[in-house]
Amino acid sequence: MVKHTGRPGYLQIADDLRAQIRGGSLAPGAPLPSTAKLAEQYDASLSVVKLAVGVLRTEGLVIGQQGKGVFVRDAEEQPPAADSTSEVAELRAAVQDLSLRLAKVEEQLATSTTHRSGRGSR
Amino acid sequence: MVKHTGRPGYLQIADDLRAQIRGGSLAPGAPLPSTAKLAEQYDASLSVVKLAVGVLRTEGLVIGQQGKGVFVRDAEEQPPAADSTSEVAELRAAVQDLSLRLAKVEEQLATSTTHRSGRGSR
DNA sequence: CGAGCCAACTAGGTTAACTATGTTGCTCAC
DNA sequence: GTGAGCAACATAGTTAACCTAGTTGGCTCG
Repeated sequence: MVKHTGRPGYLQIADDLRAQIRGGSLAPGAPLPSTAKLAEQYDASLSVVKLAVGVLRTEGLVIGQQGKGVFVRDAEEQPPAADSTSEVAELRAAVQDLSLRLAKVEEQLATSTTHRSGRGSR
Repeated sequence: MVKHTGRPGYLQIADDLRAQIRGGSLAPGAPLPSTAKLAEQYDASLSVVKLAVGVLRTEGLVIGQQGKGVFVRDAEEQPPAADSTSEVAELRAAVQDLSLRLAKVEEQLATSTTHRSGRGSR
C-alpha cells in the first residue's frame, strides 16, 4: 500500500471502498473492480485486496459471487434493523438448524455416492 | 478443520467463539485462548484461526491487544446500532448461504439415490 | 538489592502459492 | 446454425512463511 499512515493497508483499502459505496460513487448493484484490478489500482498485493474485500463482506456491505464478481449490496436488502435482538436470535437459530441439516445430508451424500456425478453446472 | 459442512473453517471457528461469547462461556473482559491454542484446539492452521479472530474483530465482539491477547468486549461499550446491523447482515448472509447449499445438496441427494433413506427431516 | 537486558510469548500485517469452484465467451465440429 | 467443450477469468478458501511490535517475567550484572 501507498500511504504509510500506520493504518494497515487492507483497512485503508476497505475504508476507501466503503467511502465510495457510502458516497454513491459505487452504486448498489454495481460490481467492484476485480481483485487483480484493485491490486494494481492501489499498488497492493492480491492478498491485502482479498483481505479488504473480506472485511467489507463481513460488514455486509458487499456480496461476493464466485465466478462473477463482488457487488455492492442493495440498501433495501440491508439492515432493517428494526428490533434486532429477536431477529438476531431467530437468525442464529436458523443458522444452527441449517448447519445441522446440511451436515447430516452432506454426510449421507458422501457415503452414498462415491463418484459424485457430473455436477450440473449451468 | 474438523467438520466438513461446507461452511468454511474460519467461519466455523468464528461461529463457535461467537456462540461462546454470547452464551457467556466467554465473559466480557475474559481473554480468548491464544492463536496457537485455538489452532490446536480446533485442529486448524494458524491462518484460519487468525482469519476467524479477524472476523470477530471486525464485528467488534473482541478487541485484540498486541502482545497481550484477544479480549471479549464489554457489552456496554459496544456500538449497539452498528454492531447489531452488521451482525444481522452477517447472519442473514449465512442463512442465505446455508439455504442455498442445502437445497443444492439435497437435490443432488434426491437424484443420485432414489431410495435410501429413512430420516425424514423436513 | 535494584536496574536493565533478554528471551519467550503474544497479536498483527504482508506476501505468495495452491486449490476449488463458478461464470462467460469463443471456437470448432457437426 | 447449433451445441459441446474448452480457455480465460472471477471469487473463495487454505496454508505457510516471514516480519513487526508489544508485554511479561526471569536472569544477570553492577
